[in-house]
Amino acid sequence: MSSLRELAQMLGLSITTVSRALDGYGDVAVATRERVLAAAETTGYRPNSAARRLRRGLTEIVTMVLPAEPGHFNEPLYIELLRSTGERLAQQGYDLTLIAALPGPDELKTYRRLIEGRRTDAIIVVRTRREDARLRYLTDIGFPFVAMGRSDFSEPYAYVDGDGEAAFHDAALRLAGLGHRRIGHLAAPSAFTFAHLRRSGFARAMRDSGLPGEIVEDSATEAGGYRAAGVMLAQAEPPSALLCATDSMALGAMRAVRERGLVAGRDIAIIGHDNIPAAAFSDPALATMELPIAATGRRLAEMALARIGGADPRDMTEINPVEFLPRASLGEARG
Amino acid sequence: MSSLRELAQMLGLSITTVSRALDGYGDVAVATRERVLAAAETTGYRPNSAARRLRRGLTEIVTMVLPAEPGHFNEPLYIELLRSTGERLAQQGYDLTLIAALPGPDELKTYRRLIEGRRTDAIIVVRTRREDARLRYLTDIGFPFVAMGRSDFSEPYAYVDGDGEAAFHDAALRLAGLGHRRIGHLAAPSAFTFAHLRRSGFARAMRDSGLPGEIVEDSATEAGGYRAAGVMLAQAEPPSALLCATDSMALGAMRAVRERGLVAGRDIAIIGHDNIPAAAFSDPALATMELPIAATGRRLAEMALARIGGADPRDMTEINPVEFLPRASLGEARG
DNA sequence: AACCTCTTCCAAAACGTTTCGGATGACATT
DNA sequence: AATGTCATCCGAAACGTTTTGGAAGAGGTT
Repeated sequence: MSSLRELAQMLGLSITTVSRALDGYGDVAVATRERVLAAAETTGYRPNSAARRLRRGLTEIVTMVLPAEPGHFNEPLYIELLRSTGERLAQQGYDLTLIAALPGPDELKTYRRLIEGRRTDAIIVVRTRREDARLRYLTDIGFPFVAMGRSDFSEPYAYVDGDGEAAFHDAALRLAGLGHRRIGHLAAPSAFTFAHLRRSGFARAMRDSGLPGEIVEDSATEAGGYRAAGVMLAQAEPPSALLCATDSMALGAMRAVRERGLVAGRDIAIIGHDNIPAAAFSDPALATMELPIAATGRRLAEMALARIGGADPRDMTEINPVEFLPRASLGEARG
Repeated sequence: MSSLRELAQMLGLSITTVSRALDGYGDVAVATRERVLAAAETTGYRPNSAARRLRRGLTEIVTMVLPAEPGHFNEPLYIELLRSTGERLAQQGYDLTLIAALPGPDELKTYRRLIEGRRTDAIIVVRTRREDARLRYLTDIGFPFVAMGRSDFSEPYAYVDGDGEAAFHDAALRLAGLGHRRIGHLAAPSAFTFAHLRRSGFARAMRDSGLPGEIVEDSATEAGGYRAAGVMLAQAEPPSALLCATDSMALGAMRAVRERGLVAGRDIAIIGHDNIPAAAFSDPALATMELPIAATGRRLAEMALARIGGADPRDMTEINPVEFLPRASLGEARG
């Protein structure tokens, strides 16, 4: 039933033996182990997690801390990430808890409460920033953590990231190859590493191809993309291609383009990043890039478990390639 | 420091007194309480959650079980729901854990593991279905739960829902009022209660206004909306208005409309539901409906806590009004 | 002085698990 | 017959908290 004691009593064995039988120690006779396992099965015995956590000093919980900014939060990406991470953790008997923490002066308080209250064994940090006090803090106190995304942080830490630099470099060169001579980049706030990397890749491609390359930065939302594209298109010689940091920005940019009577994919090329569901159904369909989000979630889970086990974060860095998805908004090669 | 024992030793008090001082019992002298609180503050004492959970028999965890179907999962709604629910629970010292469970024969296994392992104090069930074995199971074993969305379930249970029936009734009447005589409804799978209610509201409006009203059902995704709209528009006399169960479907429908050379908002009116971020930036902007998702999350949290406290679910039912957001895709009144 | 009331404190048990350090026999070895 | 080895098993401690059921003393009342 509910406790090891009851199970032991029922079997005429000691608590110790039952416990060790269930945990598969070599310490117990095969016949006994089977008897115990059978009894556990029929009575539906489940170890009390609070008790085992107390005794083992582990919570069997990994926590993902999500940035709570309303605008930046509602990206479909995260839900898929949560799903894949949670599933992988569950395979190991771990639970995934979720907390929201607003970036700002009180951000670390949330982490402290979590850690000092021993409410979690490891933390998954998402939406990393170039200067990220969270990585500093977690490293200093030696608490196991894994980051989704990189940071300008000198000490070794575990992370999984997409190769946004290469992806945006390649995408920009692709646009140049199609004949575009004025290419604009709608950048996300460069405090975020992902935004910085994508911008760097774009800038490198512009240097490589000897094109000017303009950049306008705004928030990584539809509204931000709309504003940034507005600025971009108000110029005397507006760009003929817009490389956008995210699909959300690209969808916003599309509206700005339409309002000026231009047709995306014909008058102006547009590329996004993330492959959100709406991207395939915009008008025209949005060319975009996709990173393997489910695999990323699984790797984050595995790394978190490894860090809990004491593994060295030095060996736990992974940068995944990003897949380019050409769609109508990319347009054709131009004369 | 880390334990009550150390704190007590340091203060020359018993563990009991320190514990009771921290919990605010009237049992301890004011001076002592303040001394204890001060010491707890400076040493940064945090109670060990596993120990308190074991002793109190509560996990201080609420679990949200998300449907893991890839297509249905990535709705931005859920992330906002998670955020608001989690924040409200955190105010009460509760954590929110998340697990994914595929609907199907093994779905209840996930619930059983959760409950029998005492890994959670309450469950939040989302995306309810008309016939929902989960509600039956949870009610039968008397486990505290709260549903987001209703179900055809005879016994009392706690839920928060939007009034999709009224919303779709009103939206359909609004279309009729604009002069539309052939109105189509792109329905989501009617096994889901939300889909059934929206469809019922639509059907009632058709009866009220004496219009035929056609319905095509498909999955609640962009692809589903695209297919359903294709069927709808292939008819001899296609509808002049499409009321879609979700924004995702509506965005898919828009593509089908475009491909037939029609212009949404001029040749055909389109309405969605959810107000996903992309809806305001589609071409034309998508008229939609919005339910107060953050408030819903908070209420779910509060109800879950109340259920844990033993409150009767009978009094815990809440149906919120849905706000209509007219946008360009609604079009003008027609001669 | 005896009794009662109140305030303030505390010892010890309990929650259910894991694990340390043996105990008990059976059997083989010397 | 003493010793050693091996396979099984178990008692008891420990994890850190909450809570029960008082104890000790101060002060008031009769």
